[in-house]
Amino acid sequence: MDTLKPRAYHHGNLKQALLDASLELIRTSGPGGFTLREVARMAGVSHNAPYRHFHDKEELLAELAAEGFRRLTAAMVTAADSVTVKPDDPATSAMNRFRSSGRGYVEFAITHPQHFAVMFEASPKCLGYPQSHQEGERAFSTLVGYVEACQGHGALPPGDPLPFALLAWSMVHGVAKLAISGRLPLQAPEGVLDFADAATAALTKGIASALTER
Amino acid sequence: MDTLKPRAYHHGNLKQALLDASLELIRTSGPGGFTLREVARMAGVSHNAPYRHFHDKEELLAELAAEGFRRLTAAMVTAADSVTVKPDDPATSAMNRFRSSGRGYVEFAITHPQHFAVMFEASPKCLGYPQSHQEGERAFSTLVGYVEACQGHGALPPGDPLPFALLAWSMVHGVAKLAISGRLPLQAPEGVLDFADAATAALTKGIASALTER
DNA sequence: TGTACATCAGTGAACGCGCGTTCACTGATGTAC
DNA sequence: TGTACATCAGTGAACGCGCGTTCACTGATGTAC
Repeated sequence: MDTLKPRAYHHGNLKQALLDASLELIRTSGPGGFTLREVARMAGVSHNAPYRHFHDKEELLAELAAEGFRRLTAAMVTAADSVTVKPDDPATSAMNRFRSSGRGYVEFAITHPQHFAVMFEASPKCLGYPQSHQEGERAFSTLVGYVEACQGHGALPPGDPLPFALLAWSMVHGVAKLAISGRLPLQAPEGVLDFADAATAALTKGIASALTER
Repeated sequence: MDTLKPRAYHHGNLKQALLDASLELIRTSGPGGFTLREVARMAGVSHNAPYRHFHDKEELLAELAAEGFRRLTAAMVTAADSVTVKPDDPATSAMNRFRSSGRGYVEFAITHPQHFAVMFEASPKCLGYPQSHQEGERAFSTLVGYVEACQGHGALPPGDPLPFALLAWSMVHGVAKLAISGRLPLQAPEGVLDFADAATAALTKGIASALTER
């Protein structure tokens, strides 16, 4: 049995094991409770084995954040792709995909609050690490893409998609943050996801209203 | 000259001085960098003088959070009251007050990010302290009040005001959080406040749309 | 196929540090008489 | 007005602790010949 073998001297996949253990630690102790030594302990290695894989504590957190943004993007895309497209109504389809990506954002946040915390609460130094910054940009571009699709089909007003994307991001980010901190009197996850749907629906109606107003 | 007198043995107002110093410390070092000893140092007292005024570190943070919610409520009320009321259009007036309170929320957050951080990021234990929890509830009730005023004048659909208030809170909270973390490509504070106005305008249009839809 | 050796990935001791909290204390203040 | 004394609000030493990081090291691995 593999599991009874004394752990090989060379771990084989220590880097990912450390990242996984970090997430687990942050889940139980919060981002402030994260320490390199405890992570090493959880992974069953000596307290400075991590230095073989990360230059220092900050770099581990930055890689964790980058991984988080990658998964966030995937969650948004998956949610958007789950929408049943109506070939005869591309405008509604595009809008539903846009809204659903917001639901995916919130779903990722409330099912992986520890990852979300690293991405948005960890020390601002993380912004300086290219890998995490870049993955963050990629996540945002994905959102902008859904906005542009809506605009292309006349579901949202034409022009710069950036303000619309920022509004949508703020909306779902607020829902996610409040839900994670337990301040929404809703049952997670169903209640929160329904609420997220209501939020994106209300906001998109609001920003689309310029289309019908005059 | 008072300032040259050797500091009196009895400080006189050490409690508030410690709270002020804590804010300053959190502003420069983040909530994670907050330590009781450093706060005492900044206030010019020995490292355990704070124990005369707070049972422990958590209690100081909880009092800080309570003070923050008190100021947040005041900021929302002030912003709402700054709206010029049109006596012949109570519905629009109520709606403008509602929206303006959201602007006040964001303004407080971006001008006092350190306070905002304590209120929403500090260890969840703070939720257990009655004073901070209660002040948080009071802030939310204020928001609910503005929603009810809108409903009373037919500016928002009738019914339970809670969902509307939660949507509005999520919206401005998201704007505030993203702005504070420097992720909105906008110039603070003017750009952010304009954006906050756009956000509340879009959201309220969206939730009011049920009024005209059928 | 066997072996010498470079390289890799871990270990364990030690460093200096600052933390939260407790303890016994002391100087300042205010009040009863 | 003066004084004894309780109380309040600080001080300074000490505790045990865990942290991040560095150092010299050693066991495991893989490759050239």
